[in-house]
Amino acid sequence: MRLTRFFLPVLKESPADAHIVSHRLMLRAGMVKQNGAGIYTWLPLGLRVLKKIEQIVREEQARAGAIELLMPTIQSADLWRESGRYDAYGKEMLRISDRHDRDMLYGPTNEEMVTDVFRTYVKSYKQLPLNLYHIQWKFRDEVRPRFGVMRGREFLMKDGYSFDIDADAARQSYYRMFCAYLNTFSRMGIKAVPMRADTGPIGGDLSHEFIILAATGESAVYCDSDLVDMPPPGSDFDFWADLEPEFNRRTALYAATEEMHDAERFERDTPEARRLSARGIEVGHIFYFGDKYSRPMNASVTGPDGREAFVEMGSYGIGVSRLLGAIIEANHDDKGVIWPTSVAPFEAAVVNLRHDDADVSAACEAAYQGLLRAGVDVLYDDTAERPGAKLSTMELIGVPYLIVIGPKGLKQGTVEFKTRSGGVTVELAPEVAIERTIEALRG
RNA sequence: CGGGGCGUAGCGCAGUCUGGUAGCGCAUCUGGUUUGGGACCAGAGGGUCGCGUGUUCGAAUCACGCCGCCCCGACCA
Repeated sequence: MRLTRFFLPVLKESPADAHIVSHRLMLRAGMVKQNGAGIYTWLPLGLRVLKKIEQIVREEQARAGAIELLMPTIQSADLWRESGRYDAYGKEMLRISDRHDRDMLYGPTNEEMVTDVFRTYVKSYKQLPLNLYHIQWKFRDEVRPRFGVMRGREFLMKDGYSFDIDADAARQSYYRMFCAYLNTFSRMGIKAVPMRADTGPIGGDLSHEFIILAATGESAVYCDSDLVDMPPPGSDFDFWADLEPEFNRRTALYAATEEMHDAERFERDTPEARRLSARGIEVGHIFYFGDKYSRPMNASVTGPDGREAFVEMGSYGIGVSRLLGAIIEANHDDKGVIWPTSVAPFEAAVVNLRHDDADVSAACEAAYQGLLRAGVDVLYDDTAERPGAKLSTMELIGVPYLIVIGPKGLKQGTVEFKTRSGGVTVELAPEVAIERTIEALRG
């Protein structure tokens, strides 16, 4: 992408309303524009990150056997009356009516709707286990939206729903998602710690929140520090083995959110040196809730014994749009964002320090084309800005790898290779810098 | 939903107390000089002062009402 052909409205000054670092950087980097309390337009740069996060979620869901569909944002109140939640869900739910005065709502979640899909088509245990998910916009009319996209009213969420013949199978489905989530967040370059959580209005008796530790986190969390650096299951993990031992191993150490915190147990189970109390951002939440929806909504299948049974369900959420903010909270410095390469809006950039110098421009063009040919998602800054402004912008938007080309270096036959995460700034021959970039990305 | 604050050019702000017809920095546009860390000079454009009602000869400024946004607390992916 040539910067002269892109839309990147960066701000030199911080909008006054942005108080936390991720919100400020997202506005300054031209990723989002606020349209109202908790409602945002996703500008091209922010949308790129959003799409990359979505893609990682899709790949990891697929690996764990979940199937993508897409349900609507607007739902009929009828389904919610069936489950009893139309009245139970408070003012958080945006209720609207259509021209015929029918009660509708903008979905805050999709248990009812997916249960309706399920009961329409699935009649036999042979079609189980089944896990259906979608990545769709939700609306929750929060009393007080804040923290930019981390606590918006409109937000993009991956929500998945598992269906199983009995409780044992349902727990295996829960464990599969538990492991899939660890892999998912790990690929995004963040350390998410699963913590025992309150089940809230969704209900159920088994629930974990996936928490990123960050100073600006919304809630207090307590865990064994050994959990933070526990490696994820990994890409060759067998999701179809019995996952109970794996789950038990990963939940043996203490980890709880504020609501579930038991100070006595924490002190008893965790050596003092490993007792970590911190702030956390919730980026995922999984629940097992049995037949809470299948029973009132009459979603049942015939089992091997010929008897009908209500299907056992669980639900699994990932705050996709919230992750943008959370990742930035965990990856930034005073100059801007430091994207993990897996979610960076651009993996690398070529910076032309003298756009009106033929030799410099030719070298930039060669580097740009070279990276494109290698399949690198590369931004080429071919604008007439001054060097300082260009470099500051690249740091602000957090491009992981830069090839900086100017007349001085070029006369010596070198260009500059810089990494955003710090450390590396070296003078290299142009071809070497290109190779080095590709190697860093594709390793 | 309780408490507090703010709304003036795209962004950041001054002007409001003490009423006299709107200003600064950045950004934008034109011309020129510049160009390895957010350039300089000269010129230019851009404002229903959140909305409404009222007071007044006169309202960004005073009064009342409304709307919007932010912050702190109680609640949530």
